Amino acid sequence: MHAAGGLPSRTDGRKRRIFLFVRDRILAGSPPTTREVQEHFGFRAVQSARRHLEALVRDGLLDKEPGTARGYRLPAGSGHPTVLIPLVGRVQAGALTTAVEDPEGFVAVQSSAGRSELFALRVRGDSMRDAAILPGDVVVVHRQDSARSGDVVVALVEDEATVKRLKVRAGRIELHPANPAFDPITPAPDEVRILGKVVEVRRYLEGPASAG
Amino acid sequence: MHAAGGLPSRTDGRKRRIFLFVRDRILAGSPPTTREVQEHFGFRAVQSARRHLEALVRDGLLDKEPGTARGYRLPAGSGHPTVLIPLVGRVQAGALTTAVEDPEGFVAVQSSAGRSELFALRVRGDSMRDAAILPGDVVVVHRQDSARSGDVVVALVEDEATVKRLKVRAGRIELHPANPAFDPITPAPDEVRILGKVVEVRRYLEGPASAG
DNA sequence: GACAAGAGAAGACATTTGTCTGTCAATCGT
DNA sequence: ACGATTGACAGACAAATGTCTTCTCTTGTC
Repeated sequence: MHAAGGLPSRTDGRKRRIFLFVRDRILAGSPPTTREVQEHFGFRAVQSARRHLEALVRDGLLDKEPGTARGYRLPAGSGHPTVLIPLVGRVQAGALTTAVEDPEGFVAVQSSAGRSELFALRVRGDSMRDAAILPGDVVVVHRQDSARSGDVVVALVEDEATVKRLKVRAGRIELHPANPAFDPITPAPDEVRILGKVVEVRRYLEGPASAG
Repeated sequence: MHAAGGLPSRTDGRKRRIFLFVRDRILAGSPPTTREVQEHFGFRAVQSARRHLEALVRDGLLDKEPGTARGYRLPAGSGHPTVLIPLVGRVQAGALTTAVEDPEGFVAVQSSAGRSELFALRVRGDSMRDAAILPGDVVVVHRQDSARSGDVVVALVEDEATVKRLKVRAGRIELHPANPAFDPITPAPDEVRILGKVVEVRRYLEGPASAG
């Protein structure tokens, strides 16, 4: 089964290599044309490349928009839905939507959530140090205006976004740091807004690779 | 439409909206054609859309490959080159190359390094806890057989891969954990092999998002 | 050997898409 | 008023690209 793992394991190497080539080109920004596949693999006829591509579509490893140039896609369900989401350096009240128009850069994440539901934020301060979230880390956030107790969330308090662990106690929101040097925050209900839930933490030890 | 009163000029924000449209389409998987831009914004001539797109390229907001279909790109620096690298669950002596052929899954990373230079490894044990690397985390590794003192590396010791901080002292390799419960390892030179340097750390707080 | 299936090749055609030239209307500064 | 500039429109051309038909060759099966 060529399912989640995504790779044709039983087939000969060429089909697999073609798939990897197309996949990389899609991720690199633009799917290849039939002739680009042809030339890359040294086929002397377009149709030879086409045959392989059609076979990959038949196997469900690729999707295709017929008739359109560079119409090959990675299938939505099978494999690795990879999306690029905006990395914002700072989030302020109401400014989230506009901030996204001028992101620091883009971060590639694999998620079943849609692209519009996700954004990435660079962490400031070490209030979450003991949760292994350090300053400069990038958190991937799923937009939602509520979360469960225990979730790590991004919340907007006094016009500034902050990453904390959420605790809901007696209907009140508490934002707990993971660092004894900081105290929990218990803002008034109308002074706090949950922007989303942290679903991933990343640290770039070298080469920003995404910091504009 | 000489606008009555204080209406913004009809072109106000249009260029920006066109840019956002193109950017979203690129992020969604395929850059738009000139005619797709034309239709989306209701231009009645292709050239009208084209003018705007050329202006965006002139402004440096977009890059373009002339002559190729769907040739618009996000300029370098937007963190674009995205590659999928194999995620291996366990690395053993000599088995690295073969393990990569049948990985647990793939991880999308943005890096200037080629796909063949990178692999991802799931961390076992909490010997690097104080460096904010926890069990279950995924580290992205750049293959190299040497590293500098202070780098976090993946090393092969006694047929098992381990993540540690490298110290080179008196020509000897020392592997330092970041957890007082563990002791540094100072293997004989022929009993250790550096597999690569950790360039990125990831933690998935929810959802697999990495197995597929 | 006959046959089918599969990969490759050659060439052609159709559509999509990028690009160009010329014209017009509105705006702006002088 | 005048020219320069910009945005838009119309129509066409050319290159890129998807698609099709037909042929050869090999391999495996009966």
